[in-house]
Amino acid sequence: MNTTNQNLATDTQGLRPDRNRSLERGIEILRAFKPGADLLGNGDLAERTGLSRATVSRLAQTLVDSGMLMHDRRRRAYRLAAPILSLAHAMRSGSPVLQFASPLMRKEAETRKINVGLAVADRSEMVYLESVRYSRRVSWRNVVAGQRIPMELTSLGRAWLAVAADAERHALFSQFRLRRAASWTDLEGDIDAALESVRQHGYCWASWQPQVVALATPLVVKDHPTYVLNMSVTGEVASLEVVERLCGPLLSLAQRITELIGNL
Amino acid sequence: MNTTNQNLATDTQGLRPDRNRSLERGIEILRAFKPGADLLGNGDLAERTGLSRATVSRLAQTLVDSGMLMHDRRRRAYRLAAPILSLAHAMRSGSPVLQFASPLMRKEAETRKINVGLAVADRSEMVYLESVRYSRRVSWRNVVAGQRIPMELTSLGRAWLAVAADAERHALFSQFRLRRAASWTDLEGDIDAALESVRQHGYCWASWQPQVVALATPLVVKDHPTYVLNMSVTGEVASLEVVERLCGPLLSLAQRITELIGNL
DNA sequence: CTGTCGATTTCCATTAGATGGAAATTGACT
DNA sequence: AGTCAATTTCCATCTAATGGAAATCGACAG
Repeated sequence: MNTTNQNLATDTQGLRPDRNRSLERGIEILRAFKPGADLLGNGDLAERTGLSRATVSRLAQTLVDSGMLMHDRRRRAYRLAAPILSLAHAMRSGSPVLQFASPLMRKEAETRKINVGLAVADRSEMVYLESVRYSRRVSWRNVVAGQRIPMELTSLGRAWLAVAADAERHALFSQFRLRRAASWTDLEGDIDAALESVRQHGYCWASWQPQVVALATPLVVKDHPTYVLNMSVTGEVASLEVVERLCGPLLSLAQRITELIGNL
Repeated sequence: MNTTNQNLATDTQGLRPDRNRSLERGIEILRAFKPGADLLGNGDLAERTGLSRATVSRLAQTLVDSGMLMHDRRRRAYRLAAPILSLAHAMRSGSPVLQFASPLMRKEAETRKINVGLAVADRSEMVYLESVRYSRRVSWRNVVAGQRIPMELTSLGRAWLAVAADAERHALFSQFRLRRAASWTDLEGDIDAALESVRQHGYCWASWQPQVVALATPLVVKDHPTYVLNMSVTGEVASLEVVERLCGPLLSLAQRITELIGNL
């Protein structure tokens, strides 16, 4: 009859066809929880997600009913609940990449007495899918799978940036520029050098945490997300020496895993 | 002015105040993924969740945009994505119970050369928060945290049922009766015996998996969910002997953890 | 035991946007 | 190229999500 609002979303901005706003917001609430922010009240959540307090109250309620959050009544705040672990368990046990990469990584870690990690990008951070730590100690207290590390400071992140789509890389750079305003000039130089290194030699290295030297290389396979493989050592050693020693093995393991991903 | 529909939800059934339906449904989609069902298309999801295909398509889309799912275009299906692992990581590193119970469990497992586990209930299954396997082998391939096991068949589940609210226990029994129609008569006897054992002695035992004997005891603390602690051994050993040997240590460790939970 | 204060939850009118059936599209297989 | 199953998009309908304001709750002080 009338000029039906053909696409309500379009006029706001070039917004994607239909996504579900409530679900999106609910997920953002879950994402607000991270190490160091494990106990969040409605107020905190509203602040962190930018949602109204009323909305947060209802969505959080729903997440509790669905089992994803638990409410700590004494502290008037929420925590992530156990079923989250089930999802992670399902994710890991169903990931073919993890299934075959894990043993290869473990073997390499043991042979060379190094740490070997595999990660993917999520927003402006990298997420470890697996990280095999070589260590005499019962270091598996740090269950690193799922750990998030900054993209702009690490070899892992920079290796990913090097092969990211231009648009995405530029968008991320804008974020970094804001976050690291103070040190941006130096940082940008470091990042550019790393990207160049990836393009020329296939890998880059960085020493983000003190005493740790890490190399990383991106794994690009058509129709798959870009994975990043890294190797690192902890200790006194000289960076260049480590890089010399590990770049060969890194690229070679990367090659093998890339092929395996290729055959799905 | 008019008789405003004071509570639209109420007339459908005694439905909870406001929960968000879209979010609820989105979470159900995530929950449809489990070991053995790791690659699900819109069709599978629609079937498993009871949602219309159009709705599933949109919600799944949203979950992809939010990073919780990835789309495998070649197989026209979804998988759980890496950020799920981040949530799990945040959950574990933020759980005070896990933080102090883990070392105690580990110590006990090593001292007595047994497996020690801690779980909570989720719907009609138990979810391991942690399970310390005593084993010479690198058995940590089976990352058991997050693993789900049936409630009605296991010592863990029965220990939980023994202290559950009557209404909840009855509701679950109805489900079991349907699922296990064939073997229900025998099963109900076993369960009742286990519940009685928990009430009398504080623990119960079962041998759900062949060659494994497990004991479990519930940890009830006011204002906290009920946790369940278990100990188990694998091998040839006679059940009763194992039970004799482990019931003391089990109850004593349970006691210690209960106190720690009590002081939050 | 009662009063104050900050935070959370509920209420309510508004209307955005979620929904399901049907049509269109996609892509795999013959 | 042609068929078929599955997925995505379209569209009118109208459910149910939203934010502001008021009510409620809980902790702490007097």
